[in-house]
Amino acid sequence: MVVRSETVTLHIQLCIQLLESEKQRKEKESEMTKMSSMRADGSVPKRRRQDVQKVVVSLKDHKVEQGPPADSWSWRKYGQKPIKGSPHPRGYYKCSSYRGCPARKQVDKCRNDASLLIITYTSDHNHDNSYATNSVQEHEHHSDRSDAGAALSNGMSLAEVTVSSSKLSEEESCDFFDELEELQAPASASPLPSLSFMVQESNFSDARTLL
DNA sequence: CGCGTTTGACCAGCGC
DNA sequence: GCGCTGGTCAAACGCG
Repeated sequence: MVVRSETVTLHIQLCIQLLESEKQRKEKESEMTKMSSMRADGSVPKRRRQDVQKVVVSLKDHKVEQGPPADSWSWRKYGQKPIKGSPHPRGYYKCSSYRGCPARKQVDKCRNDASLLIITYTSDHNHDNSYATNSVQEHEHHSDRSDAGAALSNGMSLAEVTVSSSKLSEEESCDFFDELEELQAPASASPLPSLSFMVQESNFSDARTLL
């Protein structure tokens, strides 16, 4: 399966726009619910796990020994945990490009396929790319609308883009790529390493699939 | 000295 | 209510 890169970029921009409009809608909704969920002492309870906005990027054929793939931000590792059911520990990273930036990412390896990296971005950067220290940003102009977009513009080759609905677990997304691999087996003959790219909004209320 | 990683402890959400 | 699990904190340490 061969996908022209400009076509994919277009689709990704569309995906990002969809995610953003959905996010704005969700923010309005959450503002309403926040009012009712306020604690007696005035403090705001921690966000429920299911409500956290997530963008999942899966990297196929990434060389593990290179470490986590670089994107246009600089990240500082703040934790690592073994995850039940997975032979590989999950790494936790914070954005260190800008102090106080809430952006985080989690890096796991697919339990079935160690060459498949699953990167989960949570929260948005509250600063632009000019704060990033990574050298990549010197010759790349990012739209910086999302981490997924940043990762994409980082010279990665693309095979597939999917915007999925609601709660697809990482395990399931891994299975998704297993299926995808079967479907696009001839593409593996391509000289470029194939990158499977998935954008997932964790709490979409309606199912929506592109491409 | 500043920045990054490692690692054990702690906390809170979630399922039973 | 309790235990399990995931996510975060912070101290210790290494490196340039």
